Amino acid sequence: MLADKYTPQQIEQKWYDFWIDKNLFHSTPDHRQPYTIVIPPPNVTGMLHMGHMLNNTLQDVLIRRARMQGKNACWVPGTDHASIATEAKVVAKLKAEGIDKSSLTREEFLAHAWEWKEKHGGIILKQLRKLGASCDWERTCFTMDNPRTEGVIKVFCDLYEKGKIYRGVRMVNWDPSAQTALSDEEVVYKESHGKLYHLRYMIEGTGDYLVVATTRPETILGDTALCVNPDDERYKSLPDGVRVIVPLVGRSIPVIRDSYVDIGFGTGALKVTPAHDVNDYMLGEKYALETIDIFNDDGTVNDKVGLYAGMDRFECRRVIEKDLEAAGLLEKVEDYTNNVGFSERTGVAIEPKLSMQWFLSMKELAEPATKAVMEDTIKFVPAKYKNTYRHWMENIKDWCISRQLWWGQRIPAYYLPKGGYVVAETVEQAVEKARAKSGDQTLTAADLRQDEDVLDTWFSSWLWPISVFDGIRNPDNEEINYYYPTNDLVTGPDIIFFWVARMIMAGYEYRGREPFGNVYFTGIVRDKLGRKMSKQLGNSPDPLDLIAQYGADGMRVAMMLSTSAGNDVMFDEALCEQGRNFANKIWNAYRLVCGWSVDETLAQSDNNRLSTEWFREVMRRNISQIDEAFRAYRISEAFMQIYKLFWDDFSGWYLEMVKPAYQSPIDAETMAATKHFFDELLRLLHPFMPFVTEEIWQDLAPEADCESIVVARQPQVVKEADERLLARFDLAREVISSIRNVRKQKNIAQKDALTMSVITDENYPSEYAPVIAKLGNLSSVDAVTEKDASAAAFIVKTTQYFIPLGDKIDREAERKKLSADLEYYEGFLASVMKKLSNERFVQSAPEKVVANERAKQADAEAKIAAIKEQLKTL
RNA sequence: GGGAGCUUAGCUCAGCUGGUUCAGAGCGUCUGCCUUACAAGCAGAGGGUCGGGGGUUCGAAUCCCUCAGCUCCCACCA
Repeated sequence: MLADKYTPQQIEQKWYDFWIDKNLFHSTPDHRQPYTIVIPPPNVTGMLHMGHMLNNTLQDVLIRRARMQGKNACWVPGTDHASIATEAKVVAKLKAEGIDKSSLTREEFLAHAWEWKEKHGGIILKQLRKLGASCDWERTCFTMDNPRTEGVIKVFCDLYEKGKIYRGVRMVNWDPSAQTALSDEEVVYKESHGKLYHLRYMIEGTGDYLVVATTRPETILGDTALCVNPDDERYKSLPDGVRVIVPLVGRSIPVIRDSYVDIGFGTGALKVTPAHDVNDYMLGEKYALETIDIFNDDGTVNDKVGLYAGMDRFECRRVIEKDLEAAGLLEKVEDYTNNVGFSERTGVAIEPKLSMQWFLSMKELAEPATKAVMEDTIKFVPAKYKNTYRHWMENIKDWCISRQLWWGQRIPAYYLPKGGYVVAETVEQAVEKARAKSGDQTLTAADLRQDEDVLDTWFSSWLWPISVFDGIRNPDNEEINYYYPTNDLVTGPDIIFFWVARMIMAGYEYRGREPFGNVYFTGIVRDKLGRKMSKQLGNSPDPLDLIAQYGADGMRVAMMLSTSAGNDVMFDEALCEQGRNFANKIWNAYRLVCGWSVDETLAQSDNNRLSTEWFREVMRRNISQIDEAFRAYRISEAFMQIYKLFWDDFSGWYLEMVKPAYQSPIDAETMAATKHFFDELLRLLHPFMPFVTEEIWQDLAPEADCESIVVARQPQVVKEADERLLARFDLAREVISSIRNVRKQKNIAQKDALTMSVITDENYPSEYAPVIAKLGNLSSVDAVTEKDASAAAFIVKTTQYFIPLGDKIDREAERKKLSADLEYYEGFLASVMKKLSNERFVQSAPEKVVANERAKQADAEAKIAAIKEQLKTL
């Protein structure tokens, strides 16, 4: 027997422990059909936020439902080492302790980092348990644990052997704070307010000058040319080979002509700094210009030029402005807004910088991956992301995979003492290769120097669906063969390029097929004002607080109520309350049923037989609608279907229909049917609300053939719902509502019994008379042929009903109401007739539609006749 | 600059290839009820000319054009 009051705090932990104790979430390959999800691994040192709640609630709903469909459900959890984010956190922590990263060796730093990881790592996975996530915890992986790391190294070597990985000097996005290169995807562009400086470049040998507009005057230190458009009239008169003097620096540089320059921008003259601008770099390559790198790795000015050495780039900009002005070389300064790239992780402005990096060439990898999505081998939900995906894939650029960090997988390239390098999975193999390459058989590991860089985090996460089943190291093992490809991936569209696209590429490269069948994209969780949730705004509630307050079930319902695939989620705490209320509703419905005493000798009444027959059909109809919603990944719609089924049809109607009178018993057959319905409803609800359903189910079905609802079967439709029966009942339902309306209008309490008479016709649901009598609290229902002038009357479809009220009847009000109805139906009939008298409509509309209109006409005519008759009586 | 999408009730949204009174759902609001499962509840009610304009059609929330507003993605002109 359940407690009187629903308190999620008292039941949730108990059942999670029970599930773990019974090992219900663990999966091993067997004869059943597998259903697999790999979790998007959260940052190992991260904390749970609302986005995780949404994402993981959805995954849990999918996995629990699959498990209850008899599939071998496997949800693999894990965390991501998040190299740049984690390293930044460790650096900050050390700094707070007075330790500078640069004072540590790589080994010392890594020791600190691992210590940090052990301490804070995996908290987030513990938090997921509070949500009820049914992950197979025995399978927990980490992108930097040994099996995963070995896989990453193997893949690197393999791609290198295939010629897809190369090393080279390129213009990369440099993060001067983390002091590492970033991939294009890790740069976010933001509009920022700056200035446009107009600088004077003196023309060599004359007193004349050219004016150049730039947003970054400090980069003049690296200027190696000036560029104008060959079609620009203003500069046509400049002699060929003319040179100008870089302001302050005094260097003489050539003026080149290239159509790249936009005549309309600024003065039409562009300063070219090949070392610090992507486009300038391109010009530098084209015209073989000198490249002068003027910054240190930390964004301070180096001593190449001899000016401003050691000064920070932004400080330098301020100082140089003053110096230019003092030298009379600053024409003017105006306000200017432009887009500046910032590091996604550290937030500092990106410095385009030439450096030696490792790249993965993407074109070939992209081909099968593009095809898979475009041909729906991998289905995107919602499909609109297919376009985004294709556009990116068709314009894909090589992936800069090296990072100048320590926390991550170190690149397995080894440099030989006399130049050159080898790539090998282990040091031993590297020595062998080095000996072969150099011909020097005396080389040992000590002679080789391993590359200092580590790999981009995504270079390990792109293997995730394969590596969690050890499918990289052991490509033919039982697990990978069984679980791969996985079924559904649930993630945000913000990492479609970072992660989703690359997993698809890795899937085809290393398994020859797609890593998952469906990708469900969730939206961003926003507050109810539509603002993105963020720490700065303080508008992000702590999910654990919400769970403590409303229960995990309430929280999960809140997520289901606010989500639809791909759309942003407007989160409102009121939704948690709604979820909690729903759980309470379920709880109390069960308490009601529990309280009934069964009389084995009692025969089932007509009322109860009709009620159970009706609800059986309701279940059938709803189950197939729920199935349909799930198939289309309309998960919140599926939930809403169940929500209404339980609250309205089951609690509001069915239970009221079969509920015995106070302290009276119920017959055994109806009780059994009711419990059966309850059982099925709990199973339908369980994927969404695992805790409250388990609590009740354990009490309801102690003799069930399985030990937990977690592994009970989802109800299935074996027979189509009887739509005719359901339609007939709807008529009865409408009669009951009408009776309630009469009571309300006349202020008659439900407990005062009434009588009713009916002029029966084919739309009178006579079979449901007992139900109508019970819920309407009617002492009698009589079939009559004569109207009752002294009664409150109403019409359902075409049937006239009368409730005698003696002198309580207000004829004038009744007449008014009927007249209004009459007017409406006459208008309606007129519009139908207008259509039907339109020859073109009758000719061109499909037969079915025309027939429908005719049916509407007949209904309306019958209805109007009924109303007119009632009016006559008054 | 290029692309995608959105605009339906006070709020959040559903309405698939035009046709069942198609103008809906949940929440909120209003009214009446503490009726012995549940006031975290029950019974009712009100609420939108489907962003504006035009067109196609027998028929448009749904298809086309146009205007306005919003969002996102990509590129990045110094």
